[in-house]
Amino acid sequence: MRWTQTYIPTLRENQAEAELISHQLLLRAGYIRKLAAGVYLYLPLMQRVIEKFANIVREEMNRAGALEITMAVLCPAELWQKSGRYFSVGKEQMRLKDRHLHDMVLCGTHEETVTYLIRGEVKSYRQLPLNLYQIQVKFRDEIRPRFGLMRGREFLMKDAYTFDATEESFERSYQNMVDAYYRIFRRAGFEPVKVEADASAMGGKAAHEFMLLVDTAGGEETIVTCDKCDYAANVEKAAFRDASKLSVDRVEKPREVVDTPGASTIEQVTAYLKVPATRLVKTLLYMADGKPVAAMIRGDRELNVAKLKSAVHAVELEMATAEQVEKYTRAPVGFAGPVGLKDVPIIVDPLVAQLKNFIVGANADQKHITNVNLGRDFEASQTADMTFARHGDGCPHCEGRLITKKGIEVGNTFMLGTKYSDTLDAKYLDAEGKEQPILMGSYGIGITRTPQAVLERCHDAKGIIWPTSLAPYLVSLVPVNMENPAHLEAATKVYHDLSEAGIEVLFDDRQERPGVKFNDADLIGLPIRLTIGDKSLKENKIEMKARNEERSELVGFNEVVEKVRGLAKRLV
RNA sequence: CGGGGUGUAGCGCAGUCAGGUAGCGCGCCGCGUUUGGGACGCGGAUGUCGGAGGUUCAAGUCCUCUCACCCCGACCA
Repeated sequence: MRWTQTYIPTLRENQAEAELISHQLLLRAGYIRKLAAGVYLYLPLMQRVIEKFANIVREEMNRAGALEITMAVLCPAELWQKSGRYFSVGKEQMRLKDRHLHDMVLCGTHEETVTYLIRGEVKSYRQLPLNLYQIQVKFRDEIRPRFGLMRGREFLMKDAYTFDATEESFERSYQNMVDAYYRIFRRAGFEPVKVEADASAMGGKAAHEFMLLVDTAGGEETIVTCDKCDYAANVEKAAFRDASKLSVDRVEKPREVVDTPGASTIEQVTAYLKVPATRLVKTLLYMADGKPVAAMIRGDRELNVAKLKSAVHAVELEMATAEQVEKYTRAPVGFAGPVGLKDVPIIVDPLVAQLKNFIVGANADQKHITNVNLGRDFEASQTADMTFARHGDGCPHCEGRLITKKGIEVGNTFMLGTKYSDTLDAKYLDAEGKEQPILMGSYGIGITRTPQAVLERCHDAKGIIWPTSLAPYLVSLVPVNMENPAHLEAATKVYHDLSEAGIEVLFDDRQERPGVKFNDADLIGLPIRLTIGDKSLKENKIEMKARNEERSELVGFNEVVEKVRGLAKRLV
């Protein structure tokens, strides 16, 4: 492609709106433009990157036995009402009415549609397993779109759905997709980290996420990994072993109400009573689907709302307002406690259950109670892990320690089980002629997010450095001076030779000074640059340089195709 | 949704406090010189100052309302 025949509007300065390096680069290098918050336009270079990545995904999905289809973006609201998600997904869903005033949905995922598709058609165990996928635009009205393609309201996604008759078959289908995901992300130039994830949002029994690890602001997800074994989980899901060596009292002491004037936070109470935070227990009030619950966690720990939500099986969970706290505890915020708390189920964290003689709020203004004990002073309705794992906590599976890291979620896999086949009535007949719900899995990959995520790592001060598999073209061909007939003639010949050989070349045929061309070439980040100027022409050669290497090499006109191929292979 | 901020030429910004001819840099167009890391000279084009209403002789500037966008927090590929 000739530069003058395509559209690559590079900018000399960063656009003010972009915070993240990868987002800045895509804007400045002329890959994307913004239309509205979280809505982007893909320019010719981006279009090619998307096609490159989508084709990798397509090849690996096909290899895994998945069948490509295309489902509609529009969906009658009725289907989502049936599955129940019309109400649980809420405002994140883009909704509209058609001309007949029928409620419609712009899909952000396709479990409902795909279940509709196979329901009634797949009736026998003989038709299973089945694996369907599509690569298509998705709509999610995110609370806060940000970081360019990382969190858009309209984006491209590969979504796959598996259907199985037996648990064993389901496990195989799931593992098959996991294997495909590793192949896909490795081909895209990075080693993904697979972590356990919270499955409750999708209503399944298990889930994993694939992360690209970064140490920049783009790492929206926190994950923990074990320094000894292969345990890895999203921090929302991560289990842990409390490794702090606390001395626990042997004898229960009589409880005592104490005045704690002006002390409502953990810091204030520990300072006032001169005790460590591990002796304090926070009682936090939440509203789970409109009903109050009290979560009791040790003073040094943070509540993990995702864990609490799944412990109480809530669809909606939010922190109680100050008014609600006062209504249930009859005390201002900061003094809630379990003793005498009525009509509110109490969930106790296992780390609290181990304690003796701990300190809690007294449900009275400016007062706490010391030497409180579970069983003697109050009853728990449930015990559940509700806190975040922290850096340095023990691994739940071995003697190792947990390490926290930042990552970008580029893919996920969900074991849905029968949630959608139950609600949307997708059943098959087994060998005995008995009707059974189909076991389903769903599997996503962010097609527009992943290339940007890769850029969080693949860049330097001058611009993008694409892995060859995602680069929009392999070669930047730069004649130093378009008005020098020798340069032009040599460049044109190389352009034709490479093109004939099937190598993708971007020929910078602009009437620009060399500095501009070199800077733009570095900015857009093609893996290989061929420069044609007096320096090399006087030896009748071409200068070949990898974008991510300093040194360059002179190659002859007859060997340029072979040399470019060789370098590309080395770069991978 | 809560908190903070910004809307002035394609991009980056000044001008707003203190009302009085709408500016700067880059980019863009023309001519000439230049050509191995974002050239130089001369000439030129480009604005509903986010929108609506109001105050005023006069509004980019003051007031009211409104829209959009960005950043930080509230469970997301």
